[in-house]
Amino acid sequence: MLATETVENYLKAIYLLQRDAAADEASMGKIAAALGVTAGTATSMVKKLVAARLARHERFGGVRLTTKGTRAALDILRRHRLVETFLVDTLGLDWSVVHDEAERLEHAISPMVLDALDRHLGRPAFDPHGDPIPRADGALQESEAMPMSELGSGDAARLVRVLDQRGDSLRFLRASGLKVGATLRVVAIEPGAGVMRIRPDGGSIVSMSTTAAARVLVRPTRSRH
Amino acid sequence: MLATETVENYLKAIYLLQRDAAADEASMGKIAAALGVTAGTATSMVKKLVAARLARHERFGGVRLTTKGTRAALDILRRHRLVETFLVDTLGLDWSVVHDEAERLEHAISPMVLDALDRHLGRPAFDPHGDPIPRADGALQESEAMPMSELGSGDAARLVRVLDQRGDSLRFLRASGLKVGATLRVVAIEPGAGVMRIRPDGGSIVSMSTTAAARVLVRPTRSRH
DNA sequence: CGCATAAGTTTGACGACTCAAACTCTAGGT
DNA sequence: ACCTAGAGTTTGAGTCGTCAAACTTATGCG
Ligand SMILES: [Mn+2]
Ligand SMILES: [Mn+2]
Ligand SMILES: [Mn+2]
Ligand SMILES: [Mn+2]
Repeated sequence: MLATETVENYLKAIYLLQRDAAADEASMGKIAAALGVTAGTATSMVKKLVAARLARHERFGGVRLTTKGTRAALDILRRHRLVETFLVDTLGLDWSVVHDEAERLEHAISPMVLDALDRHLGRPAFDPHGDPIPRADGALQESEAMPMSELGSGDAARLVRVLDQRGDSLRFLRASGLKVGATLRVVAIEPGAGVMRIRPDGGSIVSMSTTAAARVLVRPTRSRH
Repeated sequence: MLATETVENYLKAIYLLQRDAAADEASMGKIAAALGVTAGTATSMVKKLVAARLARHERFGGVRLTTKGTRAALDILRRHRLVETFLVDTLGLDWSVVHDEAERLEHAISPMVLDALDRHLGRPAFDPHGDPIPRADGALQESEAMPMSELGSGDAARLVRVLDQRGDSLRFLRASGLKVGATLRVVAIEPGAGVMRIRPDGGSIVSMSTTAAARVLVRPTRSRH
């Protein structure tokens, strides 16, 4: 609304980088990379965010959103994830393509349309990738979950979230029957090869590297084997 | 896609102005007014359209879309009207608010989302205002209809299209039970006062000026009175 | 006919966003 | 402690879309 589309993109990128960073701040280089822009462009844009009291930054230091900037970022994230949910649940698009679509649509959704969409979808708490959808008031409940790589052989679990959202990762998981909500069991672990063998309920066994498995979050289920 | 959001807006505006103009061309002043921009801005923008072979224009003359420009305009119109249909049919928004929402969303809809939307809506031929939705190939079938003002006293008809799409007109019509698809009967005509009295099926009698009625299109039904 | 007025055009400027390239700072390794 | 490679910043310039204001053209009224 008030912020330009570009500013919205910067806010969302900084929010996500900050969330994943150890020091709880986003580096200028990563901001630039996330937005596909040169470092100089990012620097001058951040200067604008600071002037608008959306972020804090000192020369050669990291970037951190203010409360106001965080609120704005959560609003954009809410739009993004609700749109993704709509594209998958209502229109039936594949979860590997919806991110790019939402990246554009998120900027064109008014509060009225957003609320109608939210109601239509049944006020979902999670998007198709298992990412939590910020509520209208900015509340964000992360789901309790552990990396699939930490499961032991024979453990059963439910897939709750996918962190690696590159298209080919998502297509591999879908093709394997590994979607959010699916239950699965660890068939075997080969620590030497760095590979786990997983059997999704009702599917056939698939092999994944433990690094790939670490980016799939699960919740262990009552194991009755 | 290729055209910028601004260019898309110009193309759509010129298409609609051209369609409604006697000389089948859009004047620079009306283009500027339609886009809320100064005449100088419109002039320079049209120059760009001409350079892109999307329009033709000679100094101090009217503006006319080329075949290429018309095709592009119809594509945008298709996105606009499908989005409006979605907002009303799927999300339940009022027909008086969807135009402004669609005005922004139309630029963020990819071919893939557009087709999924079209399928989800059952490939509708008309939008909530009765305006025809251009097909993917650019075909556009106008519906056979006459102005309600030309009905005689006692005539029955079905409302098929609303030309005046200002918010208060649309809200008046909806509040009166006059929506697309509704059947109605002319109760009385007062030529002196310039007023018609209409009874929508299952509603109560409303008065409308004949000029307002002229902007409501109907198809007469088997009159069995 | 002639000209005042409306319509359209041109010009110069600006804000938003971007890049390339020159520059400056920081931090880690010797 | 120093130096340097990498990270960050600044500068100058360009594109896009816009406005205000000066200017030009067409035309219809007297
Ligand atoms: Mn975006
Ligand atoms: Mn997502
Ligand atoms: Mn538009
Ligand atoms: Mn419409």
